[in-house]
Amino acid sequence: MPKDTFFNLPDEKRQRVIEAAIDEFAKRSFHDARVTAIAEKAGIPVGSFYQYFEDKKDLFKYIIKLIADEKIAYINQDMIANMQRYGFFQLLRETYASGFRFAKERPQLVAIGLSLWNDKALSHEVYGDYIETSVGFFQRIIAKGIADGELDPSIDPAFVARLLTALTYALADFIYDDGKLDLDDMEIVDKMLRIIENGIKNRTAAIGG
Amino acid sequence: MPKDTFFNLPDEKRQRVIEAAIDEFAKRSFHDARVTAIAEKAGIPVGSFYQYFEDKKDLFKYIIKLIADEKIAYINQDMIANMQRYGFFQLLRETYASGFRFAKERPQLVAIGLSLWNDKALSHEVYGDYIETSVGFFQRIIAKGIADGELDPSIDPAFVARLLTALTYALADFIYDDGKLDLDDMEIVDKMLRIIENGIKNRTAAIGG
Amino acid sequence: MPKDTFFNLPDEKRQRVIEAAIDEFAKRSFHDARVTAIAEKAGIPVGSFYQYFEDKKDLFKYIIKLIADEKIAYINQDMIANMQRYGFFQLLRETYASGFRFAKERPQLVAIGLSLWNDKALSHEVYGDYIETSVGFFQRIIAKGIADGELDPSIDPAFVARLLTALTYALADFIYDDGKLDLDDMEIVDKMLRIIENGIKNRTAAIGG
Amino acid sequence: MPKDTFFNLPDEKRQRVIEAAIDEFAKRSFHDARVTAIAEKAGIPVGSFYQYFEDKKDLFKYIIKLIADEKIAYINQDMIANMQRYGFFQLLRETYASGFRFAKERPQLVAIGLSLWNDKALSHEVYGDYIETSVGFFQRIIAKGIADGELDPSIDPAFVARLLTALTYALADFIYDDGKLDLDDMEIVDKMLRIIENGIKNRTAAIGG
DNA sequence: GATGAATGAGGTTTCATTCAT
DNA sequence: AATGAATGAAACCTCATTCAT
Repeated sequence: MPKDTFFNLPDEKRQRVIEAAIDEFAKRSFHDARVTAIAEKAGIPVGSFYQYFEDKKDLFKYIIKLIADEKIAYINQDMIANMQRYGFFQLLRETYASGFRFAKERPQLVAIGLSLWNDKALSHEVYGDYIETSVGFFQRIIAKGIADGELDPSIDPAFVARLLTALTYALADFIYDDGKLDLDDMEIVDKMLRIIENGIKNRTAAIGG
Repeated sequence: MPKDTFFNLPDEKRQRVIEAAIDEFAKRSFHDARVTAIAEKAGIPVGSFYQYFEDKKDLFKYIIKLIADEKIAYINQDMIANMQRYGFFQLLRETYASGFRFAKERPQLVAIGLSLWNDKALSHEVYGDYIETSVGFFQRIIAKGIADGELDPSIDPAFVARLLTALTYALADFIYDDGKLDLDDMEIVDKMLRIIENGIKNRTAAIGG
Repeated sequence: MPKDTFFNLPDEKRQRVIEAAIDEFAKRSFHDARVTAIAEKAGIPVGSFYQYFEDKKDLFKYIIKLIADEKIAYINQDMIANMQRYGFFQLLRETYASGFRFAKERPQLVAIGLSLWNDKALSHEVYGDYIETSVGFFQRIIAKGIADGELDPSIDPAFVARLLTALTYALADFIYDDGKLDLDDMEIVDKMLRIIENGIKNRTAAIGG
Repeated sequence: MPKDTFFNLPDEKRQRVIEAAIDEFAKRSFHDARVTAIAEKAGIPVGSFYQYFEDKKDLFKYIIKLIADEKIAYINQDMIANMQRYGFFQLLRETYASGFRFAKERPQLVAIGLSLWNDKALSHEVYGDYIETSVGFFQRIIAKGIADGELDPSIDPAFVARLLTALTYALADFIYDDGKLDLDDMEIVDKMLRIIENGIKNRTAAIGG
C-alpha cells in the first residue's frame, strides 16, 4: 500500500501519478516499466516517488487494485445488489456487457490486466484475490441458475465458472488486439452469449416449460 | 535461426541448452529472461551462447518454433490428414484433446506460449504465422461443418474461429494454473466440448433429421 | 551536449571529469577510450557518468568543443577583430604563433585533435564545422592578401588554404612528438613562416615596389 | 614477425590473408580491427590465424612493413641509386611524385599509415624506424642541397626535413580525404613544390649565378 | 598443421533505490 | 516533506586467444 504521504497529496497531483503509472504499465511489463519514466510523466521527482511508495511493486499493486475497483464500477450495481431478482442469463449478459464496456473505454487497464494474467509468479503475489472474486461471482450465479432450474443441473459449477472467467479475458482480447474483427458494439457480446446460452441452458426444463 | 555451431553440438549439450532456455522463458517473460541465467543453467559460458545464437531473440524464436512443432506432434496426424472423413465435432474434440495432452505433459511450453500470447508487440514480430495457422485451421473446419450441415449456418465463422482459438488458450490455462481443478484427463475437454457443441450445432438440421 | 546535472556540478568535480576525459582521449582513440577508465580517473561511479552524459560520444563531442574554444582563446583576439588593419603575413604569424603556444601548453588537447583529424568518419560526424572554420579563415585572409597585392595572384587560394591548415597540424605534431626538436619558443614558427613567405609572396609586386 | 607457417603458405593463400588484413586495417583502427573479420575475409579459420601470427599486433607490424616496402617501390629507384647525380629539387619532386602515385593507387595503405601516424603509443612501438628513415632521407638530400649551393645555407636541415616529412602526410591527406579539391594528377604536387622551392632555395646563389 | 568451437574478461549502458540537502 | 544527484549491480554482447580434435 502507498504511504500516507501519497494519500495526503492534492487530488490533482495524486491523479497525475496514477495516470502516469497506468500509462507506463500499459506499455511495458511490470519488470520493464521504469520508475523514472513514471516520475517524469507525472512531473514529480524520483525522490518523491519513494516518499509515496515503498517501491515499484507497491505502486503496481495499488494500480491493480484501482483497476479492479474501476472494473466493478462498470457493473450495473443495481443488478448486483438485487441479484436474486434477475435470471442467470440476464446477469451473465450484464456482466459481459460491463466487461466489454470497460475494455472499450479503458483499453490501457485491460492491457495491464492481461499482462499480469500471464505472469503467473506476479499474479499469485499481486492478483490472487481478484481472480477468486471473479470466479466466485460466477460460481454463485451458476449455483443460483441451477437452483432456479435455468441451467442444466449436470454441469460442473466450478468448471463452468472458470470457463466463464476465461471467456472474460478472451472477450477483452477481442477488443484489445487491434480490431481485426469488425463487430458492432454489443454484437460481439451477444454472439458469445448465444453460444454459451445454448451450451449450458437447461434443455429439459425448456422443453417441459 | 541459431547458428550452425548450435546444430553441430552433441545432442546432450544441445538439449541442455534448450531445456535451460525453456526453464528460463517459462519463468520469466522474454524481456525479463536473462541470457546469463540460461547459460549458467545449461552449464556453458556466455561466450558460447553467442557462438550458438545471434542474440536472445534468436534463441527465443527458435524455442517458439520448437513449441509449435512439438504441439503439432500432439495432434492426431492421421485425423488431420484425412480431415474430410471426420465430422466437425470429432475434429474439434481431437484438437482440444491434443491441446490438453500437450498442456498436461509440457506445462512449461504452455507457459511460454501464454506469455507470448499476451505480449502483442512480441507476438506480431515472433509469432505471427502461428496464430494465423491456428485461427485458419478452425475457420476451415467451421466452413466445412456449415457446408456439411453440422453447424448452425447463422454463426459467424471468423468470430467462432477466434473464440475457439481463445478457448484453446483458456484450456491451457486450466491445466497450467496448478491443478486447482481436479478432473480426470479427458473429462475437462469433454465438458468444454459439450458446451460448445450445444452452443453452435445446427439445431434445425437435427430436428429435420 | 552534457546534461544539466553535469553543469550543475561543483567546479572542482566537473573539472576532474573533464581532465579525466582529456587524459583518456589523449591516450586512446575515441573507440579505444573506456568509459570506466574515465569514471575511475575522475573518481566518480560509472552510474554518475551516465547521469552527466548521454553516452561516450556525448562527452567526446563536448571535449572537442572545449578544445576548439580553448584554442580560439589562444588567438590574439584584437588582431582577429581588426583583421583589415593587418597584413597577411602578420595575421599568419599570429595564427601560427597561437597554434604553437596552444600545442606547447596543452599537448594533450593537440593529441586529441590530431587523432580526430585522421579519423575521417568521426571527423565528419563530430568535427565538421571546426575544420571548415579553419580552412575558411585561411581562405579569407588569402583572398585579402591577394587583393592587397601581398600575395602572388597566381596561387590557388583553396589549395593554399588547405596547405596552411595542414601545416597547422604539422606544427602541432612537431611539439607533440616529444621534443626531439629543441627550438626556442617562437623560432620554430618563424622558420616555417619564412619558408611559406618566400613560397607565396608576390615577387613582382616586391620588385615593382 | 609472422611464423614460418605463414611464409610456407602457398602464395595465393598468403596473399589473400594480406589483402584481408589491409582491408580491415584500412577501415578500422588497430584496436577496432577484428581478427575474426580478417580470417573470414581471407577465407581461413581463426585457428589458422594464430598458427600464422603471434597475435593481432604481429600481423599489424607485418602489414606496416609491407606498406613501407611497397611505398619504397614507388620511388624511382634509379634516381635514388644515383642520388649524387641529381639536384635537390629534382629529388624532392620525384619523392613527392612517388608519394602521390602511391596515395592515388593504394589509398588503403595510406589510410593505414595515417591512422598509425596519430596513434603515438602504437607508432613508437611499431613505426619508429620508418619515420626516422623518412626524415633521415630528407636530411641527407637537404645536406647535399646545401653543400651544392642549391639551398639557402641558413635553413635548419633537421627542421626542414621534418617539415618535408609532415608535408608528405599532408599530401596524402589531400588525396585521401574525398576529393573536395579537384586537381589534375601532378598539378597538386607541382603547386606544393613551387611553394617549397621558393621557400627554401638559395636566392643569393641564384642571383649570383 | 588445420580447424572451428570454447572461453571469459571486458565494454557500454540502464535503472531501482538511497542519500544528502 | 521535497528534491534530484549518487550509486552500483546487473544486463547484453564482442572478440582476442586458447584448446581439443
